[in-house]
Amino acid sequence: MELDERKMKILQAVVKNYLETGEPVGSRTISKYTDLNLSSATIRNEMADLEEQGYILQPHTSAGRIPSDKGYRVYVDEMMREREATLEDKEKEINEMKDFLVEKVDRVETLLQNMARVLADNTNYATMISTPHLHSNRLKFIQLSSVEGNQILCVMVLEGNIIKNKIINVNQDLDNETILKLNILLNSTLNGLTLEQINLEMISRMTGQAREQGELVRDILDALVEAISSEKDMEIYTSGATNILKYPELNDSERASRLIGTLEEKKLLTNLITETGSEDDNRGIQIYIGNETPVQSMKDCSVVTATYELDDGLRGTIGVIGPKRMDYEKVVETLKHVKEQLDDAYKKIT
Amino acid sequence: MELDERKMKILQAVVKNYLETGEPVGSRTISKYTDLNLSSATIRNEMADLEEQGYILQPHTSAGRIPSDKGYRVYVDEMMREREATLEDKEKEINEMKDFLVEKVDRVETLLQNMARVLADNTNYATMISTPHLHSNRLKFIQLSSVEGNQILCVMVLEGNIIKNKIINVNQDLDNETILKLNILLNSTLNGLTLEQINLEMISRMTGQAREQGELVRDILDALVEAISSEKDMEIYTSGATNILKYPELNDSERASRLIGTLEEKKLLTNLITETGSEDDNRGIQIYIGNETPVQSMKDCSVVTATYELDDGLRGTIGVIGPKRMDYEKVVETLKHVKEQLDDAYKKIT
DNA sequence: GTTAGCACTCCACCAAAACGAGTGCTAACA
DNA sequence: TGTTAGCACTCGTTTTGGTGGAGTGCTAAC
Repeated sequence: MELDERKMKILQAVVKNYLETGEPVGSRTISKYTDLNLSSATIRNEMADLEEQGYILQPHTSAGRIPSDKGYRVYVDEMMREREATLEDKEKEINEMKDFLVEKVDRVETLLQNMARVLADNTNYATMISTPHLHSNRLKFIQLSSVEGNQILCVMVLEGNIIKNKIINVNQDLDNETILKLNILLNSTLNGLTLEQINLEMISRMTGQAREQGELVRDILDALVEAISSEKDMEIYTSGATNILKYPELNDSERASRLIGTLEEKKLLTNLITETGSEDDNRGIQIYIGNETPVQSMKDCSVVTATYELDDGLRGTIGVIGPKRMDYEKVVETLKHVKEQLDDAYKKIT
Repeated sequence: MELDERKMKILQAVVKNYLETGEPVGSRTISKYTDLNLSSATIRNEMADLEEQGYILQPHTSAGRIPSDKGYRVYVDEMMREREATLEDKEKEINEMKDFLVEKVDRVETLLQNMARVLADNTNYATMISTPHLHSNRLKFIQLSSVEGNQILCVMVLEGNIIKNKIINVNQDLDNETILKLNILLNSTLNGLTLEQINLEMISRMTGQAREQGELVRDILDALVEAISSEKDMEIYTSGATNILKYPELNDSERASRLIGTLEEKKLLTNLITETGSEDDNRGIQIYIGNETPVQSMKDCSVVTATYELDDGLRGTIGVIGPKRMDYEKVVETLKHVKEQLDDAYKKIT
């Protein structure tokens, strides 16, 4: 079941060649392409073995071979650690982007949106990027203000200057003094807590403390919890969805439509995000090939995700979605850079 | 140059038939389709005239005719006032949506996003919807708070409970008293003004009033003006971009890619929005056919836009983007309903 | 174990042919 | 004078058949 060195070399050649050309690759091509000095006939025998073992497959008899999901997997896991050499080019390339990125940007959301676009332009694949997950993020500041009548505005500022608002309807008129008291209560109790610490027991404790305004406080906290609840705690930006159409193997309207649809819809992408970060071996970068992806409509694609981490512990997810024959090396390299640059850019805007 | 009644009937038949089938329509089809009781030969003669006058055209010799932009225009302007009959169906259809629309929605943004989706599902075209234009919207409430160190948070609430935030970096520490004073100054001066009234002279007047804090006030107002400046004063939501791929005449990857691209990019759509509302004849509904649209990538499409108006004078734009052979009647009908429903739904959530 | 040779398969490409929808024109008709 | 039947013609679409080539698997020889 294991692959000897020669088979590895051949498999690698198949994958590399296929990544470059997008055409099934034949034995003759390989026999020239490699430094193995083997005839095409020998290669053929080896390729027959590789096919039997499930690493490559034939679209039809008398065509060359293309990598199977399993073949890509081996390639990604064991064969692609070398490109680091040409890294300077990329560094330059991306540094140019940097300026554009930070220019005129004053909030994280915009930064992330721009980054998604840059990444899409750079890779020619579709990209997504989530705002940081907030549940482990601390509350920095909370304030109620009476807007008019029985509406009060609740503003929360979280670490990283992420701002959430909510208008709350209450059924009693509140004078300024009451609001002031409430503000002090809320700030003194909640500041510095992470959002996941603000839970039910917390609420009932505070409800007790507030006595007369108990019910009001409950209303407010309920609204607050809802505003920052996990469902809404992050947004997802996508870019370059139409890059999908550049790859013939994804370009039938059925497939493409579903794919672009999920990118537009965004909800389904959360699967990708929650899953990322579990296996943190390769510097937080994870590769899903074909059926490995948790998103149904991407079964014919590969997805590379990375966890970015901003200065103050904010974490989010970046993803690149492309055809299975995507340039994994480049994407991984680029994502590593993006991770750093997000942090840099973020420091500049805060 | 004008069209007699018979020519009108024939043109109408061509358009209708083409809308239904998407295939070029021939003389024989028309001779059966209409109540004119004319032979196909006669129809042919008339169609030759219509073609000469530019109302219809032939994709190639020996194919049937399809409407030209000019033909669609006549159809839209003069021939399609009747479908109102089947209106009850639509009413039902959309009422079902209503519940879904308002469910769990607590802010305008979400309402609009949902509406875009419902509209897209309903029509099978791509849709866009802008948040209300704010420049004629009044400021209800403004508040500064010190968040930490030299960062202050500025929160603005506008009519319709639209909330804008901005974190402003100042180069001096501010004590609570100063902030309180500033708040009073800002509120007393700016409340009730529309955003377009807050302009440069306003700023310099206030800068003068604030004396010691003059520079600070300038900083704040600059930031404020920037935050609500026309560029950023509205967002655009799109939905159903992939519906484009359902129509063969738009489905070559070149065209489709540019179209979906502009929907994703959104910036270019502002053209459509600013233009809408100028000609307010047909209850604020405007139809752009082919080359009439102000957006380059939609030259092969038709676009129908409508101005919606919420209870308290907030106005925004809804748009439907589809092939030139879109079902104009249905779209116009639906948009009219949507306008009403947006207002209804909006009342419920405020 | 490797290689050359060969028969075989199957897709991609091309040209020719058949088809059919629809036209324009002409001549006859009311 | 307007309408209609008839017919030759056009042109895109589909079908058919043929050819070339890329690549394979297998066998026999090295």
